[in-house]
Amino acid sequence: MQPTVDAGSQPRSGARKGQRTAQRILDAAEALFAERGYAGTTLRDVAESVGLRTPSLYNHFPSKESLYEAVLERVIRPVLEALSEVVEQGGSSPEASRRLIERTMYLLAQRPELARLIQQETLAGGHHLTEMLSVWITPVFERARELVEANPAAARWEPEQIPLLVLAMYHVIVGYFTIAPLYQALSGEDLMSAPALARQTEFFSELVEVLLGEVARPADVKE
Amino acid sequence: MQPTVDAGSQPRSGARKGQRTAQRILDAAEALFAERGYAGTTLRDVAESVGLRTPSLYNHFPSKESLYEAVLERVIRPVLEALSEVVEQGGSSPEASRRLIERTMYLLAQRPELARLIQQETLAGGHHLTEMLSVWITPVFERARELVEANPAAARWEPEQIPLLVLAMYHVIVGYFTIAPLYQALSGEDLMSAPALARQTEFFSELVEVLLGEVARPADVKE
Amino acid sequence: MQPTVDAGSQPRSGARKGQRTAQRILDAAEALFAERGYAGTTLRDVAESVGLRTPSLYNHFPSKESLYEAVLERVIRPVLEALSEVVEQGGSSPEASRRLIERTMYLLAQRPELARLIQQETLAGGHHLTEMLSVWITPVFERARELVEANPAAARWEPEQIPLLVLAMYHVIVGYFTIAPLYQALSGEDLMSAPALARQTEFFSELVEVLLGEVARPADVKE
Amino acid sequence: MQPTVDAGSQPRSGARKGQRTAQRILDAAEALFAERGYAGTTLRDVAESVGLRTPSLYNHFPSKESLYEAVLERVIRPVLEALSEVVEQGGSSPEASRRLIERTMYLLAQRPELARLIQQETLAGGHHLTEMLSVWITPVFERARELVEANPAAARWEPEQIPLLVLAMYHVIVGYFTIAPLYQALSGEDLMSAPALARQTEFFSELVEVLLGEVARPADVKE
DNA sequence: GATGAATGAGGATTCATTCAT
DNA sequence: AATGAATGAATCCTCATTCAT
Repeated sequence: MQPTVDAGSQPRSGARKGQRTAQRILDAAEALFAERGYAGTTLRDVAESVGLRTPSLYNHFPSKESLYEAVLERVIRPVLEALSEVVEQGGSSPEASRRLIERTMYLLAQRPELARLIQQETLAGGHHLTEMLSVWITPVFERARELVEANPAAARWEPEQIPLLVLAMYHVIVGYFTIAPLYQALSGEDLMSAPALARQTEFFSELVEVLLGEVARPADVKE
Repeated sequence: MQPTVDAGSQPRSGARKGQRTAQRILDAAEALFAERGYAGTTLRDVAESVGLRTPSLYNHFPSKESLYEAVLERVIRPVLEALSEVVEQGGSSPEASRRLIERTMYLLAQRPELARLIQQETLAGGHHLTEMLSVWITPVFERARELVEANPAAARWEPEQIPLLVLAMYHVIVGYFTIAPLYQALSGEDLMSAPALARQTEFFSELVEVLLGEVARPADVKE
Repeated sequence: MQPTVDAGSQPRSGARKGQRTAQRILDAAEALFAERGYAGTTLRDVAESVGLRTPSLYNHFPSKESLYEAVLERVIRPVLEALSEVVEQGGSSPEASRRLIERTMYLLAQRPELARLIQQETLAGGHHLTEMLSVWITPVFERARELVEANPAAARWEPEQIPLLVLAMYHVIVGYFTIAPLYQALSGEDLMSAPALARQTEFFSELVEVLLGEVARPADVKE
Repeated sequence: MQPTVDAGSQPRSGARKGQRTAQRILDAAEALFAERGYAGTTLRDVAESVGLRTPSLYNHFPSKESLYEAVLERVIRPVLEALSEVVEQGGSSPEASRRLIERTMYLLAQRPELARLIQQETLAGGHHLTEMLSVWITPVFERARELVEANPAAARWEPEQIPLLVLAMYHVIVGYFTIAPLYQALSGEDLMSAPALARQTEFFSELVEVLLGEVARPADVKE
């Protein structure tokens, strides 16, 4: 009853209209859940945003909860996959770090809801989705720790500080995307604009450089 | 579950019972709003958590919204006041930085809901309370920027990177408290325990030291 | 804004403040009940309009219902008494009719709420107060019928039309006061102004004259 | 209990059930609003009276207020249309007057709630619906005035008495229907019975005759 | 697949009323 | 006599969900 998200790259021309509708529902739900959280989002909002009546949603998702999970799944999976790809490719070389950072920023910029959805879940203590989160987040966190520990310059930090360092970098990245709308409302500047994103990417690279050691110069890497 | 802020030791007999009840309502609401957000919190939950029937809440707050605002106000004001105090006292000396960091960590540790409430608002884009947020947050952000800029070691950063740096440090701090419950659920470790807080305080100080230059050694400052 | 009723002739200087408060409550309640009906009026409205808190009303009236009855009683009784006085005095002479009409108009003009309150009750089918209404209204109706029947010119009407005639005159009078606010809202003219009232009095006299026969000229009667 | 207006005899199979339900809701609401007024009527009452649960009402009307307006609209419009039809047809001949009176009585007898609903609104001063009322009532009033003025026998009245005369006749008509339930409660006689209505029609015709001049004998007109 | 209709559960809020102070 | 606090009952309304069409 749950249509697969079909992360398939090439849009199968045979894809039924139903699949499309499910996608549009997911799109709308993603935006709304990210902005208002689970409780703050009503299925009516989602339906309206898609141009449907509420009951129609049930032709695609059996419940609000399952829709939410589908949104989370769809938004998290490709990012994690892309990241693990990059992670596995490169070692701990500066270029690899640089590439990882750029890739991460790019992915998050592509799906700005991701950061917000994760934050919503984080705030809810993962009550809703501890399982999914533990499945996804824990390994990522572990991988990140390994990367950091493998870095010679990390010697500056005590072993028990490593998790804090990872957490810190995680929050710097996620926080940037999370705060973007508020930041714009208050200062007028759009953190999601291309130049702003480039600036943050550069900034974060330098941050990592300072904290962990050398990171490659931008020129060394090609996206 | 909620340490009362005012913490007035001996309950002034003059203090009317109503005032007490209002405080208890605020305490309960603070915890619930922080955990579940505005939409996810029902007045029935709040009332039950205080041991009242729902309509009784209306003897103290005229609406859910006003209760929410009162919670935000109560939780944010003392922290900001305490911070601005510290900020005004010290210059940009390492000791001052160290004191500011410790004070901040202490205050947030005292009111762990604060970080979560702010995050909730941040995610909502401040729709609800842009006004209050702009009143509180913008000045803090500005002050922080000034502090950073005044620091000679900040020369490492380009001027347009300063706001990003401030944002980053803000997220490192707030994120730590925000993620604590989830972190505990996933890893078992309690980030809010005294040792963990001390470790994070020390870590953050070193972080700032690395990013901005020297910060005083712990020994130099007495809380 | 609320004219004190105090139909009592000499204001007893010893009247306790409590009595006064009760009067003020009745004043406020009268206006509100007349405008909004029983269900549409809340005790909070009444209390606010008096400058009290709701529970204070219970020091003067044991319930909303009893307050309503007290309002009705207070507003109806003096009018009926005054009328029956006039009725008993005069026979069915033109002067007596004229006097009765003028007296009625004067009394209703004094207490514009009366007509509206009675209409509210009429609409409610007297469910609330059939008893009080039957106690008051039926005799009045009967008396009016007798008056009409006693009038020689009433011969124009069939016996079974007499009640309809009485009803009609009743509605012409009550309706005038009832519609005054709406009439003003729509046309701008104030039916409760002195000239308008004089005009209606004259008009109604002529109406009765046409329907029943002669009525004295205004000059013949002294108020 | 409420005669359906459209009175379409055979339920068109094409008519959707929803339309029917909406009609039944309007029927029930009409009766209740007329008897208890807006504030005195609860949606639960309406729903129960239709055999639904309260939330179902919202599938047909978005709010209590809109339901009320729909009731008013539905009950007022056809009457006014029918009346204006008659008015436009005939001039000011006695037969025309007679026809107008009979038609009016017939229409109001068909929808006894109309008079009561209008009275409810009148008492409320039109606060709720001044707009709708001004749209409907003012033209009717104007038309009535024209009719009266066009009548040669109206010469008996001063020009400034004409509005009062119109008001008076309006109140005689509306008042009759308004007081019917109370009248029955007090005297046992049902003013809404066919004979009673015929009697009132005849009476009112004579009244108009006396006040304005000749009106045709019943025999002259065929309904 | 889409939707109008229906509904149990609940959610914020109001109201009349009580009671202790 | 006045009122702050509390509350059972209700009120309007929303929401997620079901079902027949």
